[in-house]
Amino acid sequence: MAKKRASITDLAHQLNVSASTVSRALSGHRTISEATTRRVVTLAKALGYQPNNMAAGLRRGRSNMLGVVVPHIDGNFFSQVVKGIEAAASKAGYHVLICQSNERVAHERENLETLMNAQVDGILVSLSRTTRDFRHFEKVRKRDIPLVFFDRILEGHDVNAVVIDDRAGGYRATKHLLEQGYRCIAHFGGPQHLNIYKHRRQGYEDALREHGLPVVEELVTICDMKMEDGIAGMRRLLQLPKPPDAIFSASDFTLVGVLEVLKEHGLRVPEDVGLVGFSNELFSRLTEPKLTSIDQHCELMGRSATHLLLQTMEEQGQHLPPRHVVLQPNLCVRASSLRLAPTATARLLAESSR
Amino acid sequence: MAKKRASITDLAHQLNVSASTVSRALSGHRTISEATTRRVVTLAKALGYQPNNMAAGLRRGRSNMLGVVVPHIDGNFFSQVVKGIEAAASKAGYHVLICQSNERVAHERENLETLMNAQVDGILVSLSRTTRDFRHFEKVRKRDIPLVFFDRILEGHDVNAVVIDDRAGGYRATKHLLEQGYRCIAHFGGPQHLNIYKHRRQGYEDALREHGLPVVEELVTICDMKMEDGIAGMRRLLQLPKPPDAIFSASDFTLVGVLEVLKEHGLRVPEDVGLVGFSNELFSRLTEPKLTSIDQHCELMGRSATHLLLQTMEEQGQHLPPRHVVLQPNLCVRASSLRLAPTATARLLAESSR
DNA sequence: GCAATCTACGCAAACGTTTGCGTAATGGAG
DNA sequence: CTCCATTACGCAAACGTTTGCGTAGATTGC
Repeated sequence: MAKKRASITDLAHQLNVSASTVSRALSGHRTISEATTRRVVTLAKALGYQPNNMAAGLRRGRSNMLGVVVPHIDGNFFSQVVKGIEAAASKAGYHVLICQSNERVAHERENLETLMNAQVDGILVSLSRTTRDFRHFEKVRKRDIPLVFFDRILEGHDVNAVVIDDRAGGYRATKHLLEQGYRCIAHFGGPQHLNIYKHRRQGYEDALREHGLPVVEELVTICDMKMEDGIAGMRRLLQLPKPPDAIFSASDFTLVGVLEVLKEHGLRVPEDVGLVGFSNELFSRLTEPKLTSIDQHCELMGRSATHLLLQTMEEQGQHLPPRHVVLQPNLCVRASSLRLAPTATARLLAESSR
Repeated sequence: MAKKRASITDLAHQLNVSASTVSRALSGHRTISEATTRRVVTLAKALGYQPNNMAAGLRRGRSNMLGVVVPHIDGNFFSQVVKGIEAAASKAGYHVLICQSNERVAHERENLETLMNAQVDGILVSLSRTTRDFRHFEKVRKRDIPLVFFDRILEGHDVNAVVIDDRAGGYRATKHLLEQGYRCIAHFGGPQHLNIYKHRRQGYEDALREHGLPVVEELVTICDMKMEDGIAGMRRLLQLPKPPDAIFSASDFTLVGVLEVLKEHGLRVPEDVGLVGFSNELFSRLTEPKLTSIDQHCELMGRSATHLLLQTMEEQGQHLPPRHVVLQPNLCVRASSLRLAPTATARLLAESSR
């Protein structure tokens, strides 16, 4: 039955050395002679020795595991970020425990309990959409477990975080629409207590003001960024005395609903209405027409967040002030926002659609 | 800084009992008097005691962690399955370590190493598309680590597995097209060494034969199930002397490419060509028209696989013969395959699109 | 009143590593 | 030859929990 796994003491016995010597040899300690090290390493390989992580963890007081809490892993963004996290973590010798909050703060709280229970050495979090306060993070802080946020953070809290420059994203998206000749641009945004939605809106407003255009309240829809919200919101917009000729949405999902309503009403995209979304979801290349969107370098964000976390873990106890890492987003131009001359259109498409 | 976490011996000291008593009290042993148990539990709660998993794991020889290897977590299917796995595992007191193979057998091998290194108590695997043999699973078997496969398995190997009845899925999809009056039905399938693609194709052929229709070689395209494969494949099909009037694809992704080519050629869906896919991806509701697809009860599959794994773990050493759990898929009818009378169409849509 | 049975708890070993400290053996300096 | 530094390794404790076995004291049966 169950083959007994070779332990460090097994190796020690077979080589007539002590367990400590084997341990040190395996971790490349220089006080062990080259000859012994070689003997140890070759025998370890021969026996297929694998270190017992739990024993090591127990002794050293850490688990070599990182915890991740994300709203969900379906969709392009978070699964890509997770991929980046895993890559960076594994390179540093860490395993990753992933939890989904399903956009619910109650789940998020449970996830944190789970991770602390699993004795992770550090935690990465992207907040759920319904998280409005920090109470459940106090416990984490009290236990001095290093904590890094990414993408979604709460405004006005001093925390370590990796975010993208959402303001710049909103700005570029809106400016692109303006450059394409659209003048009455509506906005779909998410809960404004989350940094990402607030900043995307700010970018939108900044671009409008820069072009001498007013920010019209009725053109801004705050919602949950679902496809259904896009439907309802677009219906409302079409009933305005002067409906918008373009939409900048803080999520691609909303645009799918918007697109449906526009088709219902016989409005053409991009001729009658231009569309720009956010997140560059996979399906944004599948709609008709393809959606222009803001790309967020998801994998890079995962890697950056992990590096920041590892760094924070090293500086444990020094209690340095929290740091922010800010990444720049990319505008990914596709058909839904292009109504310039065909040649220019083709060129732009060729450049950025890949 | 770092608050010392209360240990079992801390509790023992404060209560003037032994560590063993505390341990037993916390795990609800009945040989401990009710009074002592109460005292222990209340103090534990007061001090915020959390058991040290690594110590317990070390002593008991297990980690309370399950490992999962999936091809990827983007896309609807696997992220849903993972959700089911996490739910079932957490209910049983296990944590879950997730690894992505990115459809590459080399990654898969590394993932297994990682998981064994992390000392998981059991492993759940869905094979990568490029996995053609079992060599890298031998190590897992030698270590007697319980192993359960789900969805994608290798044909002709006796393993524990949870799969769906892909033959039935392919059969129902094809039959549905036949019932809608389509008569020349093409098929897009994946690598035939994987059970899922082989069986889906078998179902397709069975349905054709049952209706007295021949299986035409040129109408079957074996590919990697990407959108691009759909494009290339559909182009080829349209050049046939008698192009198909319907497609059953073993993946929704391919259909997106197919749809694009059809539109290019001015062919209407479902009037000229009917489409049925597989997996019921999220985006299948976003295309124009919406895609009919086979739903696989992803979450249920995750839960079933976890239960089977836990069961296998309990029966360790008994070496019972491997078991298969087979789930029934659902046909999810949408516009892409409906060319019956409008009333019937509406009814069908209302029934299954939800 | 005494053996037998329970009840409720303690003792101590064990899980596999890591690590501070101690120490033989060697080498070189003086 | 003595002294000290260096090299290369061993000893033993510690991490926090679990668990087989042992045993006081209480209870029961006769």
